[in-house]
Amino acid sequence: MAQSDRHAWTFEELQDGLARTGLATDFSSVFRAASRLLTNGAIRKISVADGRAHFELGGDHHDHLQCTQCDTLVPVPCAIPRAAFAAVEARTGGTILEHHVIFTGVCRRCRVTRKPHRRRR
Amino acid sequence: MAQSDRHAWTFEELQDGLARTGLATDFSSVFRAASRLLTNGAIRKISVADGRAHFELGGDHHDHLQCTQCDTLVPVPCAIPRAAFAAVEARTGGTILEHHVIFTGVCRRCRVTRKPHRRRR
DNA sequence: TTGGGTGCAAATGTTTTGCAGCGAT
DNA sequence: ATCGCTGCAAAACATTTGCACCCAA
Repeated sequence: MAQSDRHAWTFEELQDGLARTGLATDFSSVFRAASRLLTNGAIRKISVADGRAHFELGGDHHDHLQCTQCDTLVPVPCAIPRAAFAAVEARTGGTILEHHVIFTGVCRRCRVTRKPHRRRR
Repeated sequence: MAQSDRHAWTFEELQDGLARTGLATDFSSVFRAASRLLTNGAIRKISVADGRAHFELGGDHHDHLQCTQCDTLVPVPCAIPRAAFAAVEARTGGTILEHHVIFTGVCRRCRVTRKPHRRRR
């Protein structure tokens, strides 16, 4: 559970991660690199209401469980059935392009250990 | 579609709204009032990845469609079936306490008019 | 007079941008 | 020379907090 422990990163975490790899980079460089990756779709921004941006690698869609104990974002398979999209569009008259679900709760690790293993802010 | 047009507000929008009502209030007062309401559950914070906090009145749970044209948050009925929660918990070993879905797309109004009617940032 | 809410200003925290420099094509 | 990326510093935002006041109980 070394580096692959993490599934999503904030700018700061990206920078820290690079630093630990021996790659000291300025925050702005991380920011700009991420912006580029974001533009070309290599990474995605995740909606979390904690005041900072979170990113994950692109690829297949999935949702997230945000642990209230350790703030980790655990990937979970998409929980919305196909039919629901059409239903929502029909109800609202709008068009859905993307979606994302955030489950808030306690991750397996914290539920088992009863102890937070990471904290910020 | 006057004031009830809006379903969710940022701090700034709350302040502006009050101001238009003739109630000029300092930003910090809005912030503190909202914090109190947030604590006692009268209002809820919505997860949107646009860098600011969005709030809505408490009450029954529902999800949101965020319009890419006008940034409006349109309320939509919850799209996740009951069974899905248990499935996610079983898969992850975690516990789900809450959840929220953000659909990104075009709201009815923008789809029809083909014109954004509000913008920020 | 005490407690709760207010405005004003300043501190924090996070994201963005300006600018000069450096290395590769 | 030019283009793209870098570090450093400062700007731009958004959120929070400190503090002195003021009003109502």
